[in-house]
Amino acid sequence: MNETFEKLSEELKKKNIRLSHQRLKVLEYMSTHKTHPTVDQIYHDLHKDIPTLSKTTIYNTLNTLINAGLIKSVTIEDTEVRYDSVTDEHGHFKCESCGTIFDFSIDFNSFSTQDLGNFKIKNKDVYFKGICPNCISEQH
Amino acid sequence: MNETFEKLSEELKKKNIRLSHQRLKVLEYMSTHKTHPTVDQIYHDLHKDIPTLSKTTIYNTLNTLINAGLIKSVTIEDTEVRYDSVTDEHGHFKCESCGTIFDFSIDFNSFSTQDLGNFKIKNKDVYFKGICPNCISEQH
DNA sequence: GTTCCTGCAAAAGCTTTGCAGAAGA
DNA sequence: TCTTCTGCAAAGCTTTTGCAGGAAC
Repeated sequence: MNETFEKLSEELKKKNIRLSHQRLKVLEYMSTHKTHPTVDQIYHDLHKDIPTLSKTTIYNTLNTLINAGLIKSVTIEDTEVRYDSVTDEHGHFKCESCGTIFDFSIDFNSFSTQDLGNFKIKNKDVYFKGICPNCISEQH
Repeated sequence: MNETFEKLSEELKKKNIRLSHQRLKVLEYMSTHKTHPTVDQIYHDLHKDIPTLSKTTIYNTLNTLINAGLIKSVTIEDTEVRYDSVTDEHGHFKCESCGTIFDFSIDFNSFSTQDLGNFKIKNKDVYFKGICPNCISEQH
């Protein structure tokens, strides 16, 4: 239980989404694990606490939360979808060595996007890939 | 047949990849359709010319071209993979209304990314979503 | 008591794999 | 001739759907 979790629970109540045990656990997981987990990772971890939990419920819950605007899906690699709590604008960096995804702050207004003068931009995503400092130092 | 297509054919020869009829057609398609097509779109269009063409061959060919570094895969929406000829660095804008993907030039050096000082960055992708000028004017 | 949610099983959709015949070099 | 490619069929995965029982309100 933390501030973010309670904030998210409040949001669910506002939107008339029922606070089931499973949903609260997924929400708690998302608010305490800022690791951009995959469905598999969420399932693996929560299954220990709730043996009857099914992946279907996780898919349902994540889609519900996406529709409610509480989380976002993130696709950097083509083969895996990850999920992210909605926070401030940030970029994603995926380490090709250990697979970890790091957030970094980014000033979206610093882009030079003169080509898009007549476009209505609703969403900006920045994805970087490379090697993180931990893996760089391990290679020495 | 255009300059880009011939350049790409040359690249294949250099890498000892055989110039089969199907591969040349896929290459030609990629070099003349800068629309970031999906596998389905490529299949649909080329099937008219080559009725025996299979999706397996398109998958094989695209993977061969990716390994050769001649094209890239692009994932903006979670549910569809698209393919892009390798060109200069550019951002991708997807129109939520008509689905078209537009390229726009972007100065990757203009990012303020002070958080990533110790990261080795190999790859930068920028994905925007919104409404394109054509669809904006149709809404009036 | 009603409504909505869970979770099993099955379906659906996309991509990869195995392999025999065909085509390229 | 020898190697590699094509394309069918089947397998493999992830995600969605249908639905009966159960939980939330």
